[in-house]
Amino acid sequence: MPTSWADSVANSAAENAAVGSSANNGVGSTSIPARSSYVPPHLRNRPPSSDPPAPAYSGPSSSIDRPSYGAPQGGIQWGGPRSDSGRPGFSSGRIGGGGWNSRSGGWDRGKEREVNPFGDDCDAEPAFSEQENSGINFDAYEDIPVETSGDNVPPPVNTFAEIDLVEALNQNIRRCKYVKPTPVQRHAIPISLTGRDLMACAQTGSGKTAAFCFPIISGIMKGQFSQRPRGARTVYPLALILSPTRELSCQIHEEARKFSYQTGVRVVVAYGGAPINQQLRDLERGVDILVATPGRLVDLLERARVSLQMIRYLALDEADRMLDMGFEPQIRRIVEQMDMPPRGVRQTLLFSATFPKEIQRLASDFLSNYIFLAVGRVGSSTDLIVQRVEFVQESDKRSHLMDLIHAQKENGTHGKQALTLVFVETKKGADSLENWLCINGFPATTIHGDRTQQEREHALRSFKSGATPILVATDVAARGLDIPHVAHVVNFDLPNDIDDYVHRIGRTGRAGKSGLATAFFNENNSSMAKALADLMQESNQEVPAWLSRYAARSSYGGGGRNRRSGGGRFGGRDFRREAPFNRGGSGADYYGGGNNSGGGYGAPGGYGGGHGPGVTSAWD
DNA sequence: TCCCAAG
Repeated sequence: MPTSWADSVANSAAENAAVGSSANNGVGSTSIPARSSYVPPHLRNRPPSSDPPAPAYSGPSSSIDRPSYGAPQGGIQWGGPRSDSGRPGFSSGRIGGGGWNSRSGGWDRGKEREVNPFGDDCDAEPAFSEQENSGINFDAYEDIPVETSGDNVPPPVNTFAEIDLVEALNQNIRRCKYVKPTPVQRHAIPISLTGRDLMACAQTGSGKTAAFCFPIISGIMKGQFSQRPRGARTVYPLALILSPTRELSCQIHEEARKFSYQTGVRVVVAYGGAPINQQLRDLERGVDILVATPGRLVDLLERARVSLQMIRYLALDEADRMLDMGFEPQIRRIVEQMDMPPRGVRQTLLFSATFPKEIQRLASDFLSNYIFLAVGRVGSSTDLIVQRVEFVQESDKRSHLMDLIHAQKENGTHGKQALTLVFVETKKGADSLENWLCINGFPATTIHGDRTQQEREHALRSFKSGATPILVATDVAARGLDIPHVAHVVNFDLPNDIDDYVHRIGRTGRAGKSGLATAFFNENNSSMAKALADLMQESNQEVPAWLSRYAARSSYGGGGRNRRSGGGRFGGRDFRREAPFNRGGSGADYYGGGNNSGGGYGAPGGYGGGHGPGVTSAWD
C-alpha cells in the first residue's frame, strides 16, 4: 500500500510538472489525478517563495514516526499558488473547482457568496453567540487534572492569542465570543498544530469540536497544498471529519462553518436520509473539509464523487463509538481500504468523552506515534450534573415520569428554558412513550432511527425551540448533540453500557452549567448496578444504599455486560501504559494483529509523560 | 438494541 501511494506521488509529480502544457488533458475518472506530494506538517508553515525547491517529503523526522515515502523530485510543490488559467478546459461545470489551493478561488468565494453563519444580520437566530458559547463557566473547569502520554508533548497554552492561528480564524473565535480556550482546547490545539496524531478524552460539553476544527482550518490555510485535480466529477477534500449520527454531523458542520467564515476554507456536510443531489452540488462547488456520516460517505466514494487521496487531516468525533462493533468495519473500509493516505502521512485526531481500552487498542491501528490526552478530574464535568437513581418497576415508569414532570412544572424547571430529554431503549418504545405523553397533555416529540430525516430534524428543532419541551430519544441523541437549556435528562430505560450513560447525561450540564439526570432502575438493570454506583461515587454523587446493595450482589456476575470494556470501565488512561500487563490476557492477539496496514504498530515506546503511576483521571 | 446508504 505504501508503494502505491509513493507511486502515485511520483506520477502526480510528473503530471504536475506538465501543468500549463496540455499534458493534463488525460485527467478524468480513470486516470490518476494530478496532485503533488505531501508536505509534512513540520514543513508547512514556510512561505513558498523562500523555500528551496527541496523534496516535499524528506523522510521521517526525528520525533515523528512517519513512514518514509519516496521523495518525489522536487520543486514542483513549492512553486506557489498556481494559476489556473492555463487549463481552460477543466473549469466547465464547476465553480471554483478547487477549494483552498486555487487561492483566488478560495478567497473570492468566501467574500462574495458566503452566508454569514453568525446570523449577525438575522435576529431570528440568536442561538450561536448567546447560548452555547458565551457564558462558559470556566470556574467549573479550574483544577482539572490533565494526563498526557507520548513522546515530546507540546506544552499547553493559556490564551488563544498565544496560539499561532491565522488571523481570519482568530476573528471568528472572537465572533464566537470564546474568550479563552477550554482545558481540552488548551492542550489539544498545540498538540495538533505540531502535526502529531492525537487521542483525546475530555468530558462532555467541554469544547471538543473547536479543539479539532481550529488546527485543521489553520493547517489548511497555512499549508502549501498542490493544485487539486479538476475535471471529472470527483472532489478531493483535504480534511475528513466523521461522526456517528446525521444530526451530529450537521452540528459539526454548522460549527466548522462559523470557524471558517471568510477564511476561504470550504466545509461541506454529507449524510444519509437526505437527497444526495443537493449534497453533490455542494461538493462540486468545492470542498476543503468534508463532514460526513460513514454510510453516505461510502456511497460517495463508490460513486467516485469523492476521493480521499488528498486527505491531510482525519478526525473521528465520538471516536470510541466509531470504532465500536457496529461502525468499525465501515470506518476501516473508509480509512484503510480506500485511497486515503496511510497513518503517519495524514494527521489523525480522535476525540471522545469515553475511550475504553479495547477501543484504544483498535484505534491505534489508525494512529502513528500519537499523544494520548485525558482532561478531567475524577468525576470531571459529570459532577456538575446531579445524578439521581430511583427504583422504578417497569410498569410504573410512565406514571413516575409524569410525577417528575409535574414536579418540574411546579418548581419552574420545565418549559422553553428547561427542556427534558428522555432516553429509552428502543425505537418502538420511543414512539409509544411520545404518544402517551402527548395524550396526557405533555407536548413531546421523538427522535430515532426509524423516523425520516425530515422528521428527525423537525423533532430536534421543535425541542430546541421549546415548542415541545420533552424529547423522547434513542441513543441516536446520546452523543455529541449540543442542545442548550436541557435541564433534565431522564434515563427512562438505562443503557446496557455505562459509557452510553455518561454520554446521555452529558446532554445536560454543558459548558460548565449544571444539570440534573434521573435514572429509572429496576431488576432488569442489575448488571449495571456496580458500574453505575462506581461512577456516581466518583462524581461525588450520593449513592442510594439499595443501589450499593445491588452493586455488591451483582458484581461477581461480571459487573455489567459491558460490550467494550472488559476490565476498567472508562479507559481514560492511555492503554499503552498498561499494555505490558495486558499481554498475557485477553489482549494477547493484539501485538500480532493481522490487520496492520503499515508494517506493525509503532512501538508504544517512551511513555515518559512525566506522570507518576498513581495518576488517575476522570476515566480512571 | 442502537446507529451508520438507498431502494
